[in-house]
Amino acid sequence: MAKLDLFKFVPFRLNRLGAEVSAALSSEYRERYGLDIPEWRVIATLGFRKEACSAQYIAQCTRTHKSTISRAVTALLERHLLERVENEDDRREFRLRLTRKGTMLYEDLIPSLLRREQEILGCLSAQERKDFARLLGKIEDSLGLVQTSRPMSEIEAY
Amino acid sequence: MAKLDLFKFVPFRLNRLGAEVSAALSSEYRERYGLDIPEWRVIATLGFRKEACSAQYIAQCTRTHKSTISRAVTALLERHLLERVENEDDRREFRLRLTRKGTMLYEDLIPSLLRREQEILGCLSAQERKDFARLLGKIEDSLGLVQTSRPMSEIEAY
DNA sequence: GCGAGATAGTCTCACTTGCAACTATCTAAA
DNA sequence: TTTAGATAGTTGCAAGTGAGACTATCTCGC
Repeated sequence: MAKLDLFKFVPFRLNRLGAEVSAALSSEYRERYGLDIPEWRVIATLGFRKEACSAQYIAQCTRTHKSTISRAVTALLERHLLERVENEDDRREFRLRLTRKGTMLYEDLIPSLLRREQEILGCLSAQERKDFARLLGKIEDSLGLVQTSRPMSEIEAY
Repeated sequence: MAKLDLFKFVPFRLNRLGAEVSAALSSEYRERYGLDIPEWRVIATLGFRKEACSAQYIAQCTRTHKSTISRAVTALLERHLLERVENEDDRREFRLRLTRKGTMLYEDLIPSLLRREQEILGCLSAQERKDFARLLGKIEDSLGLVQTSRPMSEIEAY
């Protein structure tokens, strides 16, 4: 008779761990700045990339639905953490970039988030962390998840 | 200036991977049996453990909110995949167990789910899979996630 | 230049889920 | 025995999210 131990089943474990880690991290930017996960993703994408980029680009590379990104962008615009400029070449899209205030928030948040990441990975040795990142990368690759920052043109349709 | 590359940031990667893998797997039981994730978790827990157990127990060990489990149990009862019997020792709780129909569904589903798991892990060598499972386990342990089936009495409050 | 189809972004709708209140029941202590 | 507090399970409500329709704009082929 077939059996499946949920606690040894990798898909379940990844889902549970992803939710857990995400909850731990998001409490950081939610409590300090009232940001939710989509809003944080927008800020993180714009903060890391120097150039302004479109909402569509952010949706694609964070794998978040465009309507979710749209709502996050609206909220951030209202809080003046973001500004958008019309793109003269294509008037359907807007170029988004962090305001000075948004950049300050981003830079203020990074150290504590990196610290939390290190806490989560603190149970692993340096070598194990490298191995874990490498194995994660292999799985991401095989599932076609975007793994590194790439120019917009290389990101295939979502 | 502080920088954080979202694509190298483990919490983001785990969350994205967890969502992706979960979506890939859930399409299997959704399309074949119209089950959603909470319903599948109830069935998986009861199918693996021989003894009947309470909704509370399922909620705790799958780390799913008790109201979500309650709704899943109601739906499964209506479909006659589950039955519940009053617990004479404690009339607040019910003992849940799969019906014959539920057991058949469970056993029918297992092979394809295990196959999908293997597809996802197919990019790793046998040794890498072992390593990955071990590292996952270390992180789960350090975060206090339940990792193996344990008697109900040992599971601390959610 | 014009029309068909594609794309960026917004908005409405339906669905899911977590929270918290609620009922019923249990436990322990006065 | 009574009462206060804990616990199992259910339910109403509010918030968040994806699907898909919609508008405006772009592109390509004629």
